[in-house]
Amino acid sequence: MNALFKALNDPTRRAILERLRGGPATAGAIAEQFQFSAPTISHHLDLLRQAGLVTSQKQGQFVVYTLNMTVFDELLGWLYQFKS
Amino acid sequence: MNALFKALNDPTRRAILERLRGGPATAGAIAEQFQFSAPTISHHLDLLRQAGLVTSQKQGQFVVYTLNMTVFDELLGWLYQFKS
DNA sequence: TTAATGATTAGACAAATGTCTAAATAAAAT
DNA sequence: ATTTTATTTAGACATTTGTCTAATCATTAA
Repeated sequence: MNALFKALNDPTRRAILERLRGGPATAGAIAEQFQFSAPTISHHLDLLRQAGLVTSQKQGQFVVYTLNMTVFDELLGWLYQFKS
Repeated sequence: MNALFKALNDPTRRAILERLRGGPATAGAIAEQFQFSAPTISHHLDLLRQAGLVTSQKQGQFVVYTLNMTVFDELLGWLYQFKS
C-alpha cells in the first residue's frame, strides 16, 4: 500500500504508466520520451516495479517493461471504503 | 492531481481520512488519536485540505474537519484509463 | 481584563526523494 | 578480441518532507 502510493506520487512515474498503457517498452524507449537521464528513468522503473505496477523481462541486452494493472485493485479496494 | 497523490502518500494522512469516515472531527480530537504533536497533525490536515480531501469550518475556537469524497472521482477517472 | 484552551505559524533539523555523472555489467556487433 | 550498445549500480547533491519545540492568534472562561 505504501509502495503503491509512493510510486504514484511522481508525475514522471505516472507518465511512464500512461506510456506503457500503449504496450510494453524497453527501458531505453521509455527514457527517450523524457528529458531525464537513463539512470533516472531506471530508478523510476525500479520504484514502479517495487510497487508491482510494472513487470520486467530481460530480452537479450534489452529489458522490456510491462504495465501490471492488477495492482490497481488494491487501490480501488482502499477507495471503496469511502464510498457513500 | 499532484496535490492529491501527495496527500495520499503518507500513512498518517490516510489514517486521518479513515478516521473522518466516521464523521467530522475537530483538529484536537484528531490529534488525540495519533502519537504526533498538534502542529504535526495540523500540517497534515493542511495538506489534506490543499488536496481537497477535507474541508474545514471554524466553530468558535474549534476547527471542524470534514471528509470530502468528491475528490476521489478525480482519482477514479485517472485510474479508469487503465481499465483493460 | 486576565488566564486558559484550541489551533496554527515559524523555524529548525534529520531523513527521504529526484536528479545527475561516472563506473560497472551484460549482450551484440565488428 | 575489442568495441559499441542497453541498462543498472554507486555515489554525490540539492530539494522536499515529516517531525519537533517555541511562539503566535483567536476564542472562551474566570
